[in-house]
Amino acid sequence: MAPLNSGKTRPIRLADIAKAAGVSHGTASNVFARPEIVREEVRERVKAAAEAMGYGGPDPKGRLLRAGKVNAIGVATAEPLSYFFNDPFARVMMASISQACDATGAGISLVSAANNEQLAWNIQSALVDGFIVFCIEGGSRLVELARERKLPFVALDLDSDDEEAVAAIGVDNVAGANLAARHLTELGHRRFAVLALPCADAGFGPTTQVQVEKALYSGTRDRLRGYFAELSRFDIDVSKVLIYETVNDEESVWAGLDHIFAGAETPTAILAMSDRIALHALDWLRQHDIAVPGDVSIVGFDGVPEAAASKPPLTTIVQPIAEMGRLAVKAILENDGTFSRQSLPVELVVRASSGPSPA
Amino acid sequence: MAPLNSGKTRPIRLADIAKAAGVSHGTASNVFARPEIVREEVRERVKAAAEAMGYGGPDPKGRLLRAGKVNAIGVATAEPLSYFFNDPFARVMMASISQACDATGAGISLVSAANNEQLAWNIQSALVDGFIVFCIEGGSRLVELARERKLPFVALDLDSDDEEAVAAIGVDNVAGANLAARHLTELGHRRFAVLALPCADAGFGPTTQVQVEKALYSGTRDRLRGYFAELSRFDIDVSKVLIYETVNDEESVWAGLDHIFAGAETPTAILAMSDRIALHALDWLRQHDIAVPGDVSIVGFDGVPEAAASKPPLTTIVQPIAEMGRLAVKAILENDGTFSRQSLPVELVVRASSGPSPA
DNA sequence: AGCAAAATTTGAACCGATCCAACGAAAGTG
DNA sequence: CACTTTCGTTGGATCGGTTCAAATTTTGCT
Repeated sequence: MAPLNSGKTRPIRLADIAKAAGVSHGTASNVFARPEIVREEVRERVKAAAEAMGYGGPDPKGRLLRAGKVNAIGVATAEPLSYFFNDPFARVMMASISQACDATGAGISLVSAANNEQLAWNIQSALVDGFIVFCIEGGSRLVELARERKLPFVALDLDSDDEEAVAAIGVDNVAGANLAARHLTELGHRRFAVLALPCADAGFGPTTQVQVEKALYSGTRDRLRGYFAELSRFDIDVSKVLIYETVNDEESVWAGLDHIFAGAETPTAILAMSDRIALHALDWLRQHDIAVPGDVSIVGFDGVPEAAASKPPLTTIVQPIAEMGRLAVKAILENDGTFSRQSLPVELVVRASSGPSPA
Repeated sequence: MAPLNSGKTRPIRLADIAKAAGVSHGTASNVFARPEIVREEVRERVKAAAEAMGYGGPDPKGRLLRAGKVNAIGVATAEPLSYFFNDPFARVMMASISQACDATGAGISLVSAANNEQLAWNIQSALVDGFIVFCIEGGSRLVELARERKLPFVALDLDSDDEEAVAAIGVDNVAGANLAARHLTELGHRRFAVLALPCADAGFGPTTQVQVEKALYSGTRDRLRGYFAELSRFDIDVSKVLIYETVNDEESVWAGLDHIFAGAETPTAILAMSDRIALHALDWLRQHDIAVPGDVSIVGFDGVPEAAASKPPLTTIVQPIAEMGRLAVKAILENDGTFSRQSLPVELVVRASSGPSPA
């Protein structure tokens, strides 16, 4: 047998083996789809012919057209495909999505693309029954494309401004951010810095409240609003709070901390918009011999498993990630047109990365 | 607009809008596929009709049949789907596979199923251009099914006994195991225990060399052969080496160590058949105040990123996981029928989990 | 205007199956 | 033996597009 099986020509269709076996294509089809209704003698003859001709069974491509359902759901993101396997948040979410899919026998198609043109094509040509869209970044474009397919789809992550009634599952980012800020203020902290998620496609660097308000990504905007609303309630002058926009990776977080701790009046509390940011920050702080929570407290956002295992364990706002995944799959599969948007509660989990303000 | 878009009827076909726009379906098709060859006036008319009727663009299900290529590769495993996102080895492999797919614009379909029947159907009906099969467990059945599809496919993981010429990419497990065992013997160790990967579907528990020789999974068998061949060269009585079969999870590894350290003559060196096993073992040893490498040395297998970050960092046999993924994708996409099996080199990376024998 | 070349559009064929109404043959019934 | 069932098989219609040779319309040029 040839390696990787005979490479090129494979024009063996069901019709071919039907002819070879001397039966109609209808019967040949039945041999594979409902073997019990065809007489044994015929069945064996057809199977033998199939075997002899190297027929690999009915081609799903053909079946699909008639069946209508692909029996797979697409998960789309504007990040590269490897995002699904590398990002902690995505991984937890995907694990939960895949469990829900497994339970119903549905498959998963990963859809993504680096550039926009590719993305459009990939979404337009994805063989799926519906989409779950990771809106973490580049949300609007992605949602737009998914919507155009007129297939059931759910956006993961709520956009508080978006009243276009796209189906979505998310958490109340503002409330979560409130919790984080309140926790730190109640511990006596008064000097804050924010390590923000991306606001635009522009890269990383210091930014301002005004800039963030224009952010493309609602999560970033809402979390900042939540932080600031709460800080203001405690009479903290938010205009003095440094905001550094990261791209959720080590390099940009470290650059952010370099920037933040270069100033004269350094913060005692850091609000990180993601656990990933917070964890990178923990590394930086350790390397710079800044004690956590002795000198600086830090609160993350997301509640990924790594946050519980860090040194020190991270205080964070935990999202019900698994629940979100489950609901998203349910929404796609049981799409009865009634589903719209659902906001899940977040929770403050206090661990060892936050403590009383040193002063 | 209805939530989740109008739920049920969607009988709008390209032909419908062609009729509505008063053009032939050939032209209508061109409007979407090659807009530049149709006159602007007509193009706009058709687009307008499509918009008005809520047409979501040409259905890929239809296109697929004619195009022949799905432009996606399937990754199959006998584990649940969540394996792809939870297992460290799988994650690194998948990250590399997805990078290779991204580069060529191919999508990824995750194929799996808990039970065998489901699995067969899922593989038979997967819409993919080829399969990459994770043979970690249940290999033969999976390979069989994939082969039956007569699509290009590559098995990840070499089976040294398997002469059926299935295309495969793997590492020399025997050589890797040799390296691990030699490293420890050269450090003076003489009392060994082996924490094995699964041999059968039977669960976990103590086992014997004879049992492992019959193992369903070639990796397990080959690694044990490698360990024992090398230990024998150093005149170590392998019949005294305890072998405990795990299922690669915390529970079974801990049970294994309970068992191993319950005996009178405890080992000074542990050969773990995977990093995952080794990492769980590290946890157990720490909890039992057994110093690594002071009291016991341990060597893993795989070379996952977590192994470099553990406490202490793990000495292990690193596989070129990323390279394997890249090659697998290449083999599927550029399937010219020439590819067969490829064995990649492994490497011993010495970190802090192995040291001189205490005695 | 007259005619060839270029640009568009058409419609039939095809991709690979499944489904189903109709039909023929074998079995059961009075 | 005529007549109804039951069982298995047949072949045409269909799923939703793409493709391409041929037909038709436009354009270019004298």
